[in-house]
Amino acid sequence: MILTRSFYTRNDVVLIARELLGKVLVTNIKGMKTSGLITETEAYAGTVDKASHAYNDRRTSRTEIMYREGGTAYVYLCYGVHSLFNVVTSVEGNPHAVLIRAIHPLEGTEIMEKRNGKPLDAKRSGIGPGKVSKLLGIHFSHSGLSLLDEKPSRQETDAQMWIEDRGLVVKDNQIIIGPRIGVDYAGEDALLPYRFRYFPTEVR
DNA sequence: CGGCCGATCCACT
DNA sequence: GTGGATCGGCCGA
Repeated sequence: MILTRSFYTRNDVVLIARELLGKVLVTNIKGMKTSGLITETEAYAGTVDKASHAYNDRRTSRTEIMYREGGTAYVYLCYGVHSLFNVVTSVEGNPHAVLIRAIHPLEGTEIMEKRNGKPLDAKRSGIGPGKVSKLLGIHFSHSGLSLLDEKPSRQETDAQMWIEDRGLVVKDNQIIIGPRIGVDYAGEDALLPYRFRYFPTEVR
């Protein structure tokens, strides 16, 4: 089933990051459908989190997307090269987000292979937030799209994305928890255990 | 308007 | 292990 509003609007972004492990991120870009199993996430806890773009309630045209209601895609350009995909959580006005750092390719592998420019490696492909967007065809212009299946806008006729629960259960003892990557500038918040990953055993 | 820098990746040594 | 690519966002003047 497709995750609905109530999954995203909860106020515990760290819990949601953990629960997104084992869910399936699906994109349909200009009719090309691809998907991947979510295997790594990071939580960004809004205005009090020094690693977040919305730290100290910084509102700009870019971060404004994070203030939307949970269930919105927040995609931004990093290092001028990579589009990084995040899921906005919590209620409107509270800028929480979960960065999807890795997927395991599922459907549409031929399409993903073409986007990748080389054959997919079952062990490595899709690891790294830039890779996630590359394989799934996500671009920073997709920022602001809804992950809920309602009110398709004009832009959404070109690009749709959502997250599915296919019943896969990821147990706590399969999960590695640690500090987030690349946020050294965040002082003590760089040490928060907001990164979650696991290595899928059964994949189909 | 100029300048700095980033929630990264890859090629190369 | 390291440095270059590459460009939008953000800030200060």
